[in-house]
Amino acid sequence: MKEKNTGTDKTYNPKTSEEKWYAEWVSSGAFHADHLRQGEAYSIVIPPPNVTGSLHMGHALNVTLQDVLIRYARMNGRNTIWVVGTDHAGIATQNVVERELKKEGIARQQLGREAFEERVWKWKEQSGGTILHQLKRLGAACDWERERFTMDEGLSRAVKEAFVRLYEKGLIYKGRYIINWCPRCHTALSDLEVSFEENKGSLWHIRYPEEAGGEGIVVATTRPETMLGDTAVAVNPKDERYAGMIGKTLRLPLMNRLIPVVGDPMVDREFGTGAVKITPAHDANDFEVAMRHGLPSVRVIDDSGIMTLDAGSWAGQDRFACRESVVAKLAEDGLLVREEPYVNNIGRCYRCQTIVEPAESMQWFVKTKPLAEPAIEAVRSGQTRIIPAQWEKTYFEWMENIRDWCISRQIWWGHRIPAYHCSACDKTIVDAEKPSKCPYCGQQDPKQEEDVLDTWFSSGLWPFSTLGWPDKTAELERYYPTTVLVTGFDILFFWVARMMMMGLECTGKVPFRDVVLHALVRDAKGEKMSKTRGNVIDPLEVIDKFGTDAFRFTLVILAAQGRDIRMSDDRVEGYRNFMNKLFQAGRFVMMHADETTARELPKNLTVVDRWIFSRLQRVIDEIRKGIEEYRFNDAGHAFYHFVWHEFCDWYLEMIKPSLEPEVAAQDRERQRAVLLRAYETIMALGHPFIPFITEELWHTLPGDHGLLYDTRYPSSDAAVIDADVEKDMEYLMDVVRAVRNIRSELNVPPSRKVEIRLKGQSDRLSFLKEHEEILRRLPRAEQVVYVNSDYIPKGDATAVVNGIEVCVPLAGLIDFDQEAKRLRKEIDKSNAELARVTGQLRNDKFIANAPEDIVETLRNRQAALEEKLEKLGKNLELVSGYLS
RNA sequence: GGGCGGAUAGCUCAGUUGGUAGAGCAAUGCCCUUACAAGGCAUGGGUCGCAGGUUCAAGUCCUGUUCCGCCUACCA
Repeated sequence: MKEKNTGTDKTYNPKTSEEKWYAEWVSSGAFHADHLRQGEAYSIVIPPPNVTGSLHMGHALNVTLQDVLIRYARMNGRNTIWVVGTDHAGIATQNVVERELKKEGIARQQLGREAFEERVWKWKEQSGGTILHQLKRLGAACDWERERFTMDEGLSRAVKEAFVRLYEKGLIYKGRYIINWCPRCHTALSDLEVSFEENKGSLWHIRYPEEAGGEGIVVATTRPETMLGDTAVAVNPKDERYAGMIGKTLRLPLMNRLIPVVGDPMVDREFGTGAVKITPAHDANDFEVAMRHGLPSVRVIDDSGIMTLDAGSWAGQDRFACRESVVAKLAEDGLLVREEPYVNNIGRCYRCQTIVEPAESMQWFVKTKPLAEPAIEAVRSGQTRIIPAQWEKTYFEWMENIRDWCISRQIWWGHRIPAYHCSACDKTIVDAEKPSKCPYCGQQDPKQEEDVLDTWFSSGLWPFSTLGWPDKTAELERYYPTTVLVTGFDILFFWVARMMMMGLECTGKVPFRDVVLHALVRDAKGEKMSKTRGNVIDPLEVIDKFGTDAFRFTLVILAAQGRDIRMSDDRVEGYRNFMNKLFQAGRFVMMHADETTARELPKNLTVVDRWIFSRLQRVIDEIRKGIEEYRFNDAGHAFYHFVWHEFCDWYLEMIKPSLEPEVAAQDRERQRAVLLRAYETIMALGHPFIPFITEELWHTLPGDHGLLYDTRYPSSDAAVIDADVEKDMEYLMDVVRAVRNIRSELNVPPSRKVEIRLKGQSDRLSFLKEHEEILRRLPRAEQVVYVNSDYIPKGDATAVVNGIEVCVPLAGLIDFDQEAKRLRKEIDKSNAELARVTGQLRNDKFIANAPEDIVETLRNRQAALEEKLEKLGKNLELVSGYLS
């Protein structure tokens, strides 16, 4: 069924295996969740990308991390489900389609609501959801048979149900308040949907004369145009400057209206002039003041940002033109006291960047306080963990100061609010099903609310609506609460917080056990990627260039908790090289292992084998721990280092002698089996990170393999860990390194074989003797000889490892000057360390307070250094003899 | 205004109970040694932002401080 790699390719080619294996995974049904399958449930719902979206770096990181978790869980025998789908993204999508229409010269109003909605659906069918196909390029093990859309039938039902339930509990209400209005999108926005930025504007001081003819009061404002709608001036009742003014009447300039001075503690005496103009219809604070004092409200800016008829002669002007004009007129009238530069924050619509206008308006709200309480408690009690934990504080902060959530939007694309108005009795009927007549007065055909719900209302239900809620489905029973939610910290409030509230309210359970928040992916310079900056790196291009696995591994390695990621081609290239390394190691394995190679691990392992397996156990633990604690970079690094710098650099080199034809067949076969087994384990270990190449190589290996996706993840066996063997091997490697160092530093040509003379106590030499072949092969030595204690390494280059002297005779070749330099460097290094160690050991307080094992280690270190220095010193003397 | 994060090798960053500072890339030297030049071997490089404190011992804990970045907020 599968094409086997013939071993002729010199490098790994990702393209062919990626397509092949994704198709294979899907068609085998491996990604499809079955609630009847055994194993503890492990569930993830994907943060649904917007239907309008296309894959960007943020998705790539997000999806990769989830895929690592899902594959890992699956390989550990869990019953996994990864729910996938898209979000209808109300305003964003509507804007996209409106822009399209505009190209045809049509405004949505001309089209009418129904036709427009149809148009959006058509657009969604055609170009929406391409992002989901792009996820496949990443290898995402999503359950495509359960793909959902926030506006599909089931989820729409969930939305209506949730709305009705909340309404009936009094948690949803309708009322006139100040909301954020986008004059471009023509809709209300929630507080979160407004992003603030610093703006260098002015603070204008304007005199409001007293009606009676006095000086009046000077107010300060950043938005003079709103004065046309002023209905009062407020001062702090404790402010002595205005002690006599409260209750007096002022004449509102330009409008010639009479307005009162009121006293309100909200006013900060320190700011500006200590007097605030009150515009109840266009400022949230002023609105509250007006409520407290029973002041009227005058809307002077309309839904499009144009001055209303109530703005007098400014009616019809744009709000910003009006500002200039008002200021000019005030100056002309001598009422502009002064204008000072002032930096304040202005809010912009997060979808279209238009400056938002606070406006009094009739809207629907969710009463959030009662919902926030359990959501806070759930995190406080640990039912849901937020990782990294530092985000919990931010979460609490926001939840504790939460304000009611404006959920109605005056757009057409979205879930229409399931509320109906009876024109006869003026009552509101909230019902999931459209009532045929008013239940209060019997009037026929009540009219449905025009507004739709905030997109985040439906996404707030995502973890359970996708599993069938409000029905009690088997999936909901099996997979909810979900195990982990992986998302960017930027939507902690927008989405995570809302899911917590809605989940607890609707299901009585938290929506997820763990919330893993990852950071942003930036460009190589650390700048946020954006179309306007032109620094966007397209994940698909990276994949085309380097392969999915290299790309995924880069993301994993860079995904240190909570830290932003800087992405660049150079990075990916480095890990592409790692993929090739894995591939090359595979070729090596395939050169030696074949169908006849034993499937089981042989019993009588060599020390070298025991070493690599001992190390392997530790690495398995490290990787497992890393993934389980969401420390993906730790896991990735552990894998990388082990594969490249232990398995490839040392192990493969060390076993080469035992794979050669002259080795006894039995031993050779044994070695092949061990090699194959170790490599198989590596493939399995790497699979969650780099699924394609591992699956490919897995099937290239001799023997019948099922999908690696469905194979058990390696577990460590403590009994296989052998600290003594690890220590011995470290020693052996140190000797090899010492000889290599001599060769390199003294410029011994690689072609030239050397002799190694070892001098030292026999018990320290015995291990080296047992592995003489390695000692010969790796540093390219002709022979190893063991010399007596009276041997004088005249004309040798020397090093000291573990108390034995490693001598390399270089008759005629040695540069004594160079060798003396080399020895001195080593002596200096050891001396420096010895000084540190001795200093510490001379400290009585250290001896008295430090734990015994620490002191012991240091003493051993001291002894070893002294021994080493003594020998190095003698050898240096010897070399110096030749110099003088 | 409040909160959070960062400051460690030339660059980008790890460093989880305090116990001799690590990686990748870059750099330097030598090598086409039959798995791999997308490679191998070896080497150089850091007073861990600054100032105090706790401790036998601090990159790691505490206090203060400077410079960046982000989030949040009803000073008009």
